[in-house]
Amino acid sequence: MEIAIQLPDGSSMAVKKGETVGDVARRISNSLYKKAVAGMMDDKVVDLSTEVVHGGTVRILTLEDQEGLAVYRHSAAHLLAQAVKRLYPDGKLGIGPVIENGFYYDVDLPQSLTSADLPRIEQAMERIVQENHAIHRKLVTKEEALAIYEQVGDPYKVELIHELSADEPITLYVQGEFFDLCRGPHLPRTGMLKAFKLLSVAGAYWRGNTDHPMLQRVYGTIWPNSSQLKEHLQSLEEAKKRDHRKIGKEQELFMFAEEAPGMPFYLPKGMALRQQLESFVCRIFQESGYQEVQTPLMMNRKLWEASGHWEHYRENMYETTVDDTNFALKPMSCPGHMMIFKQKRRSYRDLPLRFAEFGHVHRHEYSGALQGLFRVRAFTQDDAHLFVRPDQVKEEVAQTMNLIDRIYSAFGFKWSVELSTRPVDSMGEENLWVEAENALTAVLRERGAAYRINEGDGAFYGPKIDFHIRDALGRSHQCATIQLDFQMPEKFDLTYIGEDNQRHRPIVIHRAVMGSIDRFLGILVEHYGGGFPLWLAPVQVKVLTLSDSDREQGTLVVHQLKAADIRVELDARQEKIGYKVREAQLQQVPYMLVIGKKEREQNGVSVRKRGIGEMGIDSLETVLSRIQEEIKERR
RNA sequence: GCCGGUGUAGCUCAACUGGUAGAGCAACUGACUUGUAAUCAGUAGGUUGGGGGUUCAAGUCCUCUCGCCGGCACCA
Repeated sequence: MEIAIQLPDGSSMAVKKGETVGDVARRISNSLYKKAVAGMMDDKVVDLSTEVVHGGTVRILTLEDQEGLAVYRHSAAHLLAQAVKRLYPDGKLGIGPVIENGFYYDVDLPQSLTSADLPRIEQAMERIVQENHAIHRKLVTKEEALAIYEQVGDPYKVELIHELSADEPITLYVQGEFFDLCRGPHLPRTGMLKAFKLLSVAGAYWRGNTDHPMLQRVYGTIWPNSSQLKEHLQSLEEAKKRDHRKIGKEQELFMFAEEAPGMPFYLPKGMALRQQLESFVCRIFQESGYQEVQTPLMMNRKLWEASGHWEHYRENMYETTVDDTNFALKPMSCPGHMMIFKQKRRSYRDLPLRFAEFGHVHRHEYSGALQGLFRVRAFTQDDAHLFVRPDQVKEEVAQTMNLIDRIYSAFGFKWSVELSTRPVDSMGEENLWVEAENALTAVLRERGAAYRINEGDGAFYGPKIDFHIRDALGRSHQCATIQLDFQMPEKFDLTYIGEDNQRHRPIVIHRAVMGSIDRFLGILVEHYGGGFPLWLAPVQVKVLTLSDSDREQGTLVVHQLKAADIRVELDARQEKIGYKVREAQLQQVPYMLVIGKKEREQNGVSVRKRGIGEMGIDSLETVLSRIQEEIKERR
């Protein structure tokens, strides 16, 4: 009996009973068969050894397919587990999934691993690859699976099996002496695994739960060939070179100190950069109808009780007692803005009201969570609250999305959005939540924006849209957020007088564009690798003199540039020009202006531009206007 | 917070199984007066993150603690 299947190119093939997906590959072509790692029957990824039992589409997966690469990486996780088992026979296995660019395996060992142990594990992995074991799929019953793992003494697997439903097939994948509970699919042989490297070990709670024991997670990466592996390792190196903590130190942008863990100190250059950033967005906020305000850093505990922060956010708040009164440092600016709204009676004609604040907030993050400027305990939010009538929600959310887009595109960031819905620990009526979630969904739909949904990831007071930007290295960062809030107006009893002369409840929209300015700055450092565009550069121009006799002229040029609001430094040290150039180059200063005898005689400056090199002599006026043009256009 | 690693001069790093801290760069001084990614010479600089302990002797071993790094968990 023959079964007719469809191939991706539209043709059909007659398959005999008992033939496998691998056989299909072989019949298509020998070269495809050699590259095949798994197959796809209809929408399901399957082993090459899977028999074709019914019609439908069959596609052969190679390492060029995302699904094929995932199978390959999953098999690499098993390879890792087998190697660990060989070296540490008493080890217990947790889980070993595929992740972006690689895989990991969680193991429970009597001793702890360090990165020094990784080469040994890698060697054991190599050996297993060379042994080229066939990888078999073995179907077992739940009872059999339990019996096997109870006998081996692997409590984690036993726990997993218990949770599997009895009617779903349970499979083990066997390679040589090793087997693992796994849904699969996998490669046909261990010999097909190439170009891998173990990267790190770290602790990880069993199933992500802090009440569970902590296992050791070994991370690895694997690629179809060694050049792709090399490329990936190089991009990890590149990321390390661009680390904002490293560049921040080298360029003297900011620092941290033991006396204030997680709280950045801005050095003069970092502050210059930050001011540029702030004034850039501040201008746009003003143009967009925002009014800037400022609210106190520290307020009475009663206010935080009223806002709900005391109940929902207290463990992250810094508290203090002054004159027998409890105060807390603000972790957010919203309550202060609510008070400003209440400062006087508001009319429906006043809405929307948009209050913006670069609010310095403190949040007590876990010590282990701190990470340079990316995760800090004190930071400035570019926070704003829009007080709107119900009929204005959609328009305001849409406007805010435009605003965010305008700011992000100045840095060349592409963005995507996620909609986060009601979390477990939330405040307010169910119907208000539904209404709010529907409003946000409607805006996203009307805009035609593709978005992902994060179930239960909203703020405690309302659902939100989060924006993710992609930096120059392709990494994603969550920055902007738009959050609807029906609770805060209730808590603070906010009202406006409507057309009908009755009191109405406004809706609050919380929004941030950069989110944390500090973190955004860190992202920019890595995005640009420290080579900031001229308009942002802490030092825009460095004037370099050739000898002592040029000092006077150098000083004059610096004054003229300063008068034109250019951030300029003079290097008139008694050093060779090559030395000065090198230093400015390492600092990634956009423009160097060299002044020597020749330039003085011609009443000009020699221009050296970052990324281009020497550009010859020009008059200062010409150079300055070029620089000003470049700043204006934010190139 | 948890697991592991780590902390030596301003920076980057060295110091074999415990034997009493060193280099380059930076800084300072002097010479050189320089033509586009490092001129030469000299000087100074450290209770080895902090406390306690073991030892004849601790940067090195133990312990507590703080910071940092990698993850996990957390993340309004």
